[in-house]
Amino acid sequence: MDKVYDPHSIEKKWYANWLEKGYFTAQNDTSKGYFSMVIPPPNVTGSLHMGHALNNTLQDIVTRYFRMCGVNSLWLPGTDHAGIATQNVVERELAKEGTDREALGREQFIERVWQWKKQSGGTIIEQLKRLGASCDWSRERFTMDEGLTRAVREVFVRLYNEGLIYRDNYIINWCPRCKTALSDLEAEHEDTEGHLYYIHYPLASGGGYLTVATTRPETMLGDTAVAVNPEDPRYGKYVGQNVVLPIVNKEIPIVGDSYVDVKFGTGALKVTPAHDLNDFEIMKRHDLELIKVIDEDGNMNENALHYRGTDRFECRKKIVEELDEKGYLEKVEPYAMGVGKCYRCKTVVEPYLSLQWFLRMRPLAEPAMEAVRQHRVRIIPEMWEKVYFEWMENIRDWCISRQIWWGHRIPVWHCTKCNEMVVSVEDPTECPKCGGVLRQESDVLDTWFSSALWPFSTLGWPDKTPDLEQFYPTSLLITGFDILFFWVARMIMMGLKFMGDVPFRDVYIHALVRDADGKKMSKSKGNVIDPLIIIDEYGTDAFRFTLTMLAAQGRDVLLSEERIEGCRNFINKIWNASKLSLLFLADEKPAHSGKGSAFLPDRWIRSRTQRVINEVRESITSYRFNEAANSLYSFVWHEYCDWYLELIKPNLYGKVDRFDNEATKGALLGTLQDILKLLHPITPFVTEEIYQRLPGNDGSSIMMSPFPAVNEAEIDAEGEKMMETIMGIVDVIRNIRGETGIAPNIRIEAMIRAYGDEAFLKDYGYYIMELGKVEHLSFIDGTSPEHCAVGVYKNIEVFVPLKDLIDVAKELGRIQKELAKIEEDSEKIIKKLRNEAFRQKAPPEVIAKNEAQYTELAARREKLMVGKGVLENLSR
RNA sequence: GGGCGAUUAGCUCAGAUGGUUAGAGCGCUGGUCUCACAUACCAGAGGUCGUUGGUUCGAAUCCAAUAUCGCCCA
Repeated sequence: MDKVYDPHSIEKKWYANWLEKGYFTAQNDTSKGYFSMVIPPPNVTGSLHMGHALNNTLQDIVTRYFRMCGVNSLWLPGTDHAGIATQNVVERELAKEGTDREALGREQFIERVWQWKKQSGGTIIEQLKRLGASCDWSRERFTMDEGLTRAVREVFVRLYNEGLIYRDNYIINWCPRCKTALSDLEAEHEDTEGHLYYIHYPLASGGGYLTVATTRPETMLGDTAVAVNPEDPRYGKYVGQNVVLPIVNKEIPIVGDSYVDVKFGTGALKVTPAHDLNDFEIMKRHDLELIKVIDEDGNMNENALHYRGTDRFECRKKIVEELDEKGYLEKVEPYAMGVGKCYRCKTVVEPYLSLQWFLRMRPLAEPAMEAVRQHRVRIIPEMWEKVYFEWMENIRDWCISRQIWWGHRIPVWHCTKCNEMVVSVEDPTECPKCGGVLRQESDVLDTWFSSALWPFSTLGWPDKTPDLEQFYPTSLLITGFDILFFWVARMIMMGLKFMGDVPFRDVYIHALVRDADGKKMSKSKGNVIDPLIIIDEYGTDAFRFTLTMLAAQGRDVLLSEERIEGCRNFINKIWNASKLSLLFLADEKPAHSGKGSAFLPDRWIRSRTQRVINEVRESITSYRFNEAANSLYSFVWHEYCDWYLELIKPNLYGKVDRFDNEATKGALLGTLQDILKLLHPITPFVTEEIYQRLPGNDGSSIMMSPFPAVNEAEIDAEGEKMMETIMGIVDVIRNIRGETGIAPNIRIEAMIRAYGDEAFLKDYGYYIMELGKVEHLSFIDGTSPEHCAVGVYKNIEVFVPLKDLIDVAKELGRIQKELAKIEEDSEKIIKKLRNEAFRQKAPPEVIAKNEAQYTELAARREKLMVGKGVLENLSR
């Protein structure tokens, strides 16, 4: 084995092997129970970023865990067609070729996108494989698959027939660059420094004016009223009169509407029904006129007089100038406002009146909230439940139509002759009413519409497939909080609606990956760390381990190369510890299983292993991934390597032959095997490589081996306690050595006064000598030896003769420091014990514990004081 | 404007249902190339757990207020 673990060839080799053996494929076997999970489908246009890496690492850990537990496990992968994003990518390609989609035409353009998908759409899938993802690739799906398309149509038609989908003229968020409607969620609000413009609208009756305040003066060209609150003493009297709209020179009415906030601006609101949602509502209440002044490109239209063709923001500037020149502008104030931007291209969205398709959400949201309330869907961490309810309670109808080409075309046809509308799963051939030619709706559906069906459409719905039968509801969904509303909530609604059951039992929400300074990674900030570069540099296992270790619930993952380096070192530690273990095992399977070995370190490590098995199982099943990683890290490094391997060296190198080496080898192999298996879900590659080298392995894979289960018979509290005593004594010796500056290569002398524990300590004296670098070890009782440094573990004293090795002053300093610490600690405890109320009300076991602690501290203090006294006499 | 979360060692964070003498990694200091590993080993320094009140025999942990930061929704 190499001196340093080299991940690259190993990763490639094992992933190919696993694929070839079909280990990732779930069985259609209902006898073993099941675990199932669908991947949050990445965009086909995407490439792997840190968010994906974290998300899929966690999913892979859970999948590998359940698979090893013998559960029939399905992790279903796939990609999302990502309407707007994908269309943008292909359009950019066309632009390079000097053409555009209009020139190609719809059919050809779609063809072109498919072509692109075929060539470049697999990138992210390949990257997931490099991450080690054990997805069932035989079941990979794409949201534009034939099957999924059928599911989309089926859902649309059923919702339409139930009256939940409707078509209406309404103010929606319009992206003038993408030239499509967006849902409320897709318009991201961003605080922007804007201005509040105060404009005079002269009263038609002459003599005075009303001042309106607006952030968007360019829309005044489309004003059809001014609204005031009828309760407002300043303006109530004007209701029913008219004002003259500046520039346009048209009379518009003053209406009274309680929506108007008396305290905002001047209390008089200009009403532009075609370009503001609230104004639109006011229009409906007062039966006002409606005038559009901005077109779909974000330019002023033919109703905008001399501003026709001007960009909306350019127009804002110019119109303010004109108002100013003509004396209508009262003042301009700086004003912070939330501006909606397109989540795809960051263009400022325009509230825009247009004919769109909507899905009524209230009836779907109610059962979806109930499901979470009853914990038929558990959201973890629980905090996210609140966020979920908050949104669901205020849910609004969902605008589902998009004016783009790439996506699921709405299954609605209009007769060109009689205007009949046909809504159908299958393409109709002619108008059922008049036999006329039909033309399909040109809009496509919001990409999230098909994503909402993902947990059942991928399993074959609307057909009753064996997969659907067996794997729905899925067991778990792991995703980021950023798509809780976009995706998770909608899946719950659709799952309940069409499957009559929740889409998943648990949702684990993880946080965002940020850079080392806690900043969101973004291309524009230039702080993006590319996961593939990290994998190249440090290996997949190191990377996965880092993410897992940092993935504490409800907390962002702050990733730094330093951190990854630390985990790379850990992987290397595993590698080297295994190398040594394998060296000891010498290619032979031990004749003894190691169970019940008489050698104390064996008893100890087996017992400790059981506890770690328990911790790891608990942590993974409760989604506390960082805890699993942490207990493994410290167990492997600080118990298995630092102590156990060191302790068995004398035996297996042949320096001691009092113990049954076969039993020790058995314990060694058993523990190594357990460690590898426990680690495998997190670090699949290095563990497989080593597992394959274990003596007796006939080529079976670790990923199909049974996950360790706690063996109660190996839990050995007494053995652990005895080992702790040995380790405690070694620590004391090392502390004396380290603090008083004894060189590591110098062997010292030590005496132990053990008060009844001599028997087993004598048995293991050799090991204390090895680890403490002790030349002569003796056990004493009676009076304390002179000329000694002294240390105490519990009630056991350790004496190290000073000779000329140790500076008395240094040793005194060391004791003094320890005494101070004891003093501080016992003070706290004695305060408790002296408290009458504590003695009366605290549980007896707590009191007993405190008393025991105090006794121990007092004994240590006493012993150190004696040692100190002896030294002080000496130095006098 | 409404809601949610965070505040623990120089840095990044652990600390389920209150009982610890508050932990880890990195960094730092001192010492070691010791036959698995210098991507290592040994030892050490470093925290009145944001602030102020309260509940309790007992609070980093529960409650209230406050400050700072972050996120979501309008």
